[in-house]
Amino acid sequence: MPDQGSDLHTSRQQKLQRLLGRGINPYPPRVHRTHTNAEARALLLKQEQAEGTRMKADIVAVAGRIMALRGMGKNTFADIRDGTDKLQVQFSLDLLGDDYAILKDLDIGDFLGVQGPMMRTRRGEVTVEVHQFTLLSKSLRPLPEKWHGLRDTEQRYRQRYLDLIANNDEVMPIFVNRSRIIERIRSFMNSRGYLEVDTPVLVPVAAGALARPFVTHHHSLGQDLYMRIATELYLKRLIVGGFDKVYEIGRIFRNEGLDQNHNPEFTLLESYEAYADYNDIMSLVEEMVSTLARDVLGSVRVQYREVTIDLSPPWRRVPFCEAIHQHSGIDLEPFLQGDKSTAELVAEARERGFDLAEGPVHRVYDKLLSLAVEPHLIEPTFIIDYPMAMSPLAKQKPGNSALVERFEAFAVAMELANAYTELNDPQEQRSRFQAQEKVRQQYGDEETDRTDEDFLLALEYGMPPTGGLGIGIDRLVMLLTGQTTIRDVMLFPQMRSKS
RNA sequence: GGGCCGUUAGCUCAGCUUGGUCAGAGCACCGGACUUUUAAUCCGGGUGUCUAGGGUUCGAAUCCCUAACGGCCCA
Repeated sequence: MPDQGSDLHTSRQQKLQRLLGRGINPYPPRVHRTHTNAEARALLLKQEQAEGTRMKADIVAVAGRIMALRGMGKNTFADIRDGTDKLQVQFSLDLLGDDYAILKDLDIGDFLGVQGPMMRTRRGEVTVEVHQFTLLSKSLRPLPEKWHGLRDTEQRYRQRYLDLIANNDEVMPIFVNRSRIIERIRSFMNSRGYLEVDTPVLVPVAAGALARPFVTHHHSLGQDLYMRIATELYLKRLIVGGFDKVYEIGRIFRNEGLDQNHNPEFTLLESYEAYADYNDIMSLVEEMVSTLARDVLGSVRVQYREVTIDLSPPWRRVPFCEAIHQHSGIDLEPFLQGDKSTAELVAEARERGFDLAEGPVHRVYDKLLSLAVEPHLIEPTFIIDYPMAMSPLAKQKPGNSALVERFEAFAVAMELANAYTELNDPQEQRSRFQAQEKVRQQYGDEETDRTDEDFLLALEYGMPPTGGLGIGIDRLVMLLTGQTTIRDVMLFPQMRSKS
């Protein structure tokens, strides 16, 4: 860090030296601790209740980071915080004698262990009357300001630990909830008979999604490998292998830009269920998301920005073409049938005020959806029956070969989930991959799918009819915690290196 | 990739419009007082490469250009 020679830093170094001079180990290996701060507070309350009066309760040994120091001459108060609570402790010259002088070499930010009875001050504050104290770790840098916290977004993300310390009340609960949400997803899936599995992160072919991969190199094998852009094709191999229900919650890597909804690595839940179709998966998603909301937030009604939405099933279902027509006025039928060209679609969309770029047809459809429809999808909604061109891994809809059995779930104008009745016809799958390869050659587009021969081989052995699902966990956490940028639900969002 | 905005003390921020007591405040920190405070209080102290590099000017935190990083909007 740049502030070498800062006085704040050297003054703490001097304190450290003085402590060492007193024979104090500023970084001792062990802590004597009988209670967390929350337990110590509860202990006093319980004993007071039993006695029916204020009293001095049992002796406790607690530990935590000093968050405030209020020196009053021969009497000093400090607030110490551990992961459970903040607790006031009181040092007095009478009780501590010579050790009281050590206090002047302690700072806000140091970790301290204290021992003494629980009691209340005159003002009623629950407090440890310190009989003994031990420095547990000396802090050499000043903490951010106590009242305003750490506001600088860049520093909050680059030094998340400071964000957690300084903005504890706002930031810590988001990540506690994130953890709870993921825990509940696991128990939800497990209770429905799904098996959690792990598939490779480093893969020879980055397939299974329309995305550009990160490339790396394995020296020993002497070959390039890719970071996975989806877990889809490996999980389907497991369905081929005979697992009926599998899921993976894993990190996915896509080499694309960063914004409020995108980070190059993110967490994706994918699940595959044999003998199910996309209707079954819609029920699964409705039930999962509403259950999560109820269990984690205590309500299926969720506040996001200025709106409150209701996540309880059933969610509205709108066919893709209908949604496009309703919100843009464009009739997709002639384009799906090949009577009109992609260029004509771009032109028509532009006439209606949607600024589409020329490109492969799947991109044009996708862009039209996100410009015309997505902003209107506030209440939870399934958009169903997508154009086949957008969905190389999904099975065609009976009776309309231009569409596939696919849905995406949206809420608060954000895409949450993507699911299909999976394509299990190996020959059809091969020709879909070939179509993707053609698009890539034609447009030089990195964001098309790639042919995975090994996956095609697996399909040739036979995959049962299967319903598959992908849910972006980060966005789900955003929805359920009210955060409007993905960076606020990831502990360490991607940042450009400082040169 | 394009547009707009931001970057000043450890932290939170003024100051920039109109160049010249403009190096400022609060918290933190340092010295002193204080035995029930809790954003403790009181007295004293500013601890700084104004993001970086150029330019204009007698003079730049301030105006101009370039770059870095961040944010928002667009693609």
